[in-house]
Amino acid sequence: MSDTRERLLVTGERLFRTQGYSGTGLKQLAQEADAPWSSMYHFFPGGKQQLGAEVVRHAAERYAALIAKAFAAFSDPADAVAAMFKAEAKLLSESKFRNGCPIAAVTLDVASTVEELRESCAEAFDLWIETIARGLGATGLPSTDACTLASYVLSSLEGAILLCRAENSVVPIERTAVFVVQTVRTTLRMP
Amino acid sequence: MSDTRERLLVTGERLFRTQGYSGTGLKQLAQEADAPWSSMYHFFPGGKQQLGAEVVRHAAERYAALIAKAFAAFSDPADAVAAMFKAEAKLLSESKFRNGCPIAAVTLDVASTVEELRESCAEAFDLWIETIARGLGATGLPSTDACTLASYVLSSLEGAILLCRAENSVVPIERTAVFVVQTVRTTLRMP
DNA sequence: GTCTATACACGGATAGAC
DNA sequence: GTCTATCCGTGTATAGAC
Repeated sequence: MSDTRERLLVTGERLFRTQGYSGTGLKQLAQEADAPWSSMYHFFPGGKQQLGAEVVRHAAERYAALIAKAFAAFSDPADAVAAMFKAEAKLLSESKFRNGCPIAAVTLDVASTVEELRESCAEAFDLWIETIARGLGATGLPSTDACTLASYVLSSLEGAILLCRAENSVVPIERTAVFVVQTVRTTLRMP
Repeated sequence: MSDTRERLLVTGERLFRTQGYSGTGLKQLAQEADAPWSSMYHFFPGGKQQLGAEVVRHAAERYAALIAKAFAAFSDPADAVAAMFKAEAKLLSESKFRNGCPIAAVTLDVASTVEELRESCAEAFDLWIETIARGLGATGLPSTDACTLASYVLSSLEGAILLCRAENSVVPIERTAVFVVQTVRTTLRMP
């Protein structure tokens, strides 16, 4: 795997998070990745769409690994969920609320116009839901219920990130975390 | 208030919802609004930023009125929240998942780069939270708690809309609704 | 794999007549 | 308020030499 190619993907993720997909130009992307302009279409002959799809996949896997790690670190899944929200709050405030979710950004920009990218985003969210569900199901919750609960957790997290970016504040995510963690806790205790 | 100007705002809202802010061109916007190109800078001398900010304000008020109406229609605030989610699910499926939230789209595209627009988005979300909180507080919940709960409800709703648009399915919002309504119900009953 | 150059459409924004 | 025309930068994408 080429180094330059990897840098393009990482830089793409970073720029999509702060500027969205449509707001990010390929020339700017190549420049910030210290990659020659020619490498753009060398590695991604399918153009911006292909790059976008691969950025989405790349980011999806990176975050899925983080989620899995969070659940592995706690015996109580509810604690892991709390840790997820806390970690995200830290990412937000440390980046001055620039670093949102790259998948969310791509979704809102092109889900309705570029089917290929919409599918990539759906797969990314599915992977995360699956990963969260696996963590939630560790204590015996039936996998259907775990999936439903995981979908709710992810929705709330994504929405909270959105509000935080608009408000330039971690308050929304902290408030949402309290309710979500509580819900997870009670759902796990009485199925 | 000019008719043309109004059409530009409404069309802007529609296009932002499906294509995002950066993905929407002013020429396309004017064309789809059946407005002459010259009217663009006649009504919005501040250019795209001004138009964007006014679209955000315009949309914010429209939705706030809908939210207030939902709460007025139910004696139990939890039922109103359920109705909000259901109405949004309908909007999504009837538009084939094209009609997301315009504020969310603007936020993810430019919250980190255009401070003026970020503030407009924050004000829009604040207005919605305030409106929801008023509805939740109708039965006696202290206003601080109502605000916190409202922020959680909005986060969850926004995140669920996002997932639905990626998945082309109402399943995420329906699942999220169940948990959120339940949380609202129990929170209202035992403060 | 990388370089330089370029094609061509569209982006936002203006000018000046009517 | 509207019309037509236009400026200039940037957008994506390509070509062909090295």
